[in-house]
Amino acid sequence: MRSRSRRSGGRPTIADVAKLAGVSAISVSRALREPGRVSDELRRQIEAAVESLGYVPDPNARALASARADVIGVLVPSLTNNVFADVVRGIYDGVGDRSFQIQMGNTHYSGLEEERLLQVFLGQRPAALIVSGLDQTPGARKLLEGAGCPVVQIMEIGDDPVDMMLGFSHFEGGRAATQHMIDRGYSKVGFIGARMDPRSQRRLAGYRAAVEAAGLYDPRLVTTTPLPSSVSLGCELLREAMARMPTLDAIFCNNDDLALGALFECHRAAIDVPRQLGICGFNDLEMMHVAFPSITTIRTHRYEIGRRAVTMALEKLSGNNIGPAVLDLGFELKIRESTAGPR
Amino acid sequence: MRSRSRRSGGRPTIADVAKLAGVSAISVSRALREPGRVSDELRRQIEAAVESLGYVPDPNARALASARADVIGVLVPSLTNNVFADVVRGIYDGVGDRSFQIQMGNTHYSGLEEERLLQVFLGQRPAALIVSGLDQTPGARKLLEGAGCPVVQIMEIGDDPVDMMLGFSHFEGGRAATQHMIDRGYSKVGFIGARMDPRSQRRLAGYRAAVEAAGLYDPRLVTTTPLPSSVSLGCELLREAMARMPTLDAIFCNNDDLALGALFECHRAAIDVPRQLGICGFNDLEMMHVAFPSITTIRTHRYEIGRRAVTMALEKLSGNNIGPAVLDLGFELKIRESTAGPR
DNA sequence: GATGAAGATGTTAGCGCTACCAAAAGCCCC
DNA sequence: GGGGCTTTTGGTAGCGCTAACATCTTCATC
Repeated sequence: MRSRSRRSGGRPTIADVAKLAGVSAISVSRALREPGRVSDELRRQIEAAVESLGYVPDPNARALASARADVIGVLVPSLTNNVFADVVRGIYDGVGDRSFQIQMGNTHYSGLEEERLLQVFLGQRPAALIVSGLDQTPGARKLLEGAGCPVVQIMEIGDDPVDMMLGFSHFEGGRAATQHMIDRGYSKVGFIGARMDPRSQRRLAGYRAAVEAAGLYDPRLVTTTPLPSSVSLGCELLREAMARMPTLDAIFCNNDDLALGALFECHRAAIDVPRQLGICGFNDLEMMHVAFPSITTIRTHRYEIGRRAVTMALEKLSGNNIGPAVLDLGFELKIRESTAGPR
Repeated sequence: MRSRSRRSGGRPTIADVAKLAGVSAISVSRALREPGRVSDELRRQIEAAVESLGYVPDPNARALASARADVIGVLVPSLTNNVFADVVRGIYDGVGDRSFQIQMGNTHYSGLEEERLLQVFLGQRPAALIVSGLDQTPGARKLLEGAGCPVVQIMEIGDDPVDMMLGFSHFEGGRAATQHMIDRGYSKVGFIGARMDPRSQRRLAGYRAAVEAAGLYDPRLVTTTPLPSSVSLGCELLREAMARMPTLDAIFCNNDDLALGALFECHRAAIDVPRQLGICGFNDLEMMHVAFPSITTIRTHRYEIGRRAVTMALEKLSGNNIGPAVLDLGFELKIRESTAGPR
């Protein structure tokens, strides 16, 4: 055998570092993982050796030996959706410069796909799992319960967390948005929604609760489609909603993409927003406050959800088990020009 | 020792499968990785055993033993940017159901951060690397050249690929957009740009080439900022550009976010688009064709770039080294209402 | 100064898998 | 029926690291 192993391509190993520093391999391992547990003297020697060899630990060998990978598995239903883009950014920032890797999986809004990905992820014994929503299949739920690592369900809150939950009430968000428009004097408040996933369904339920409480409910007010959401779909759905109910005077859009599409459609059809039609979105994407007119929406704390999901998981991992299992980050109704009230 | 190992948490290993199927471990390994190399008989037995035990191979052990992880490292400058969201989606789809994992890194437009992440990624001996742009630091370039795996530089093209390149010419894109507006009769064509990364610089260079060729260049036409791009920044930059050069009659926006902001600003300031001001964006985000007026832009094939980057890398990995090292996917000028011409 | 607790460092034995080589089995041809 | 070929299967020895335990040192306490 050559001085370097047959396969590693000449990269230095922990044994090389140990030899150079004149210590044992396990001391190098310890000095790198738990610097506080070795003497200053030893640590300095080892750091110098690491530096001079350009040693980088092999995460695979580490994971194999310790039966625990420094990987955080994340399952989101969509990578396209702006909403999840913010969550993902928060997750990356939450990790910061800790040496965890993010293992992202796209479930495409499918429970079965989620279950399959979970199986794959668990194969690596991740340090933590972050999953979206609370409507896992029974199989997925069982996998999560037996995962043996912190699990954070994000974006929603409910009574029955697998482990931890971090999000807000979509029902209340939908209700608050709708109630606001009713309070402003709109009386035919419609709903448009695309890709009616469970969270969208709950927003719709919140809408309906508000409209019914005001005695304004009419099934013709609701227009939905299973198609994925987009701005252009917002245009189409608004046309459809108006055709179905020409007296519509306000619309709660299931998300901001649809709201923006609705706004463009109004411009195109010369419908005065907010006099002829009030528009309210959901999520508060950055563009909403500069649109013309600016669009009322429910601000959700997506970045914060991502960031804190990681923090919570890592905290639990390190044993500081503080804080509640279910954390409601709430939402804010951002009132803007698009719901100033009917004529 | 118990029947199961001390640390694996009771999960079945390849040895368990081998015992159940009455074959050797190496045969199980082969049956799973290269089904064609074992007999049908053997494969069937092994598949049955895998199924009945619910065996999932340990990717870490596999990576350690084979000195090659089934990981594709991807470095993008931003996770927020819609542009990269599409690329990332393409990458995930390009992988499809092959058992590769995506290891994403966010360089935050920093060469040093890119170099650091590269170091970390190489620690895993990835199967392939996908990096953005062609302006790596010398250190990063050296790392890429010694990576020992396929490397794809995406989003841009140039003469000097590390290995493979896949993208389009930002210079030509900028020039085509600008030339189009000049051809339409606009004579004071400005430029607004945010976060002037190398690709933005090249679009600006393309803009400038077109404007200079037409004898229309004036330094007051160009407004840029190092701030990250956003829709609201588009509003501000347009205000600034108009203040600096009130006779401006068209604007090439470095990307679609800025273009949308510029459009909103025009609505707010009652500037007629396209009569008083022509607007052209870059990228063709989904909303551009439904905006009011619809916005002319340069369509770039971002999803396709992501998808094919993976395909190219995996093809090279499997030895079918076909196709050129540098592939230009081009762009399309999508002419819409916002550049119909001055009054 | 004996005692033992706490801290620092080392030795050993794998983690679960695959590269490498060897051996056995089947096949073709004369 | 034997030599050379390919195809199929298995044994062995690690990959680079860390858990568990062992050993050695230090130092407070009586």
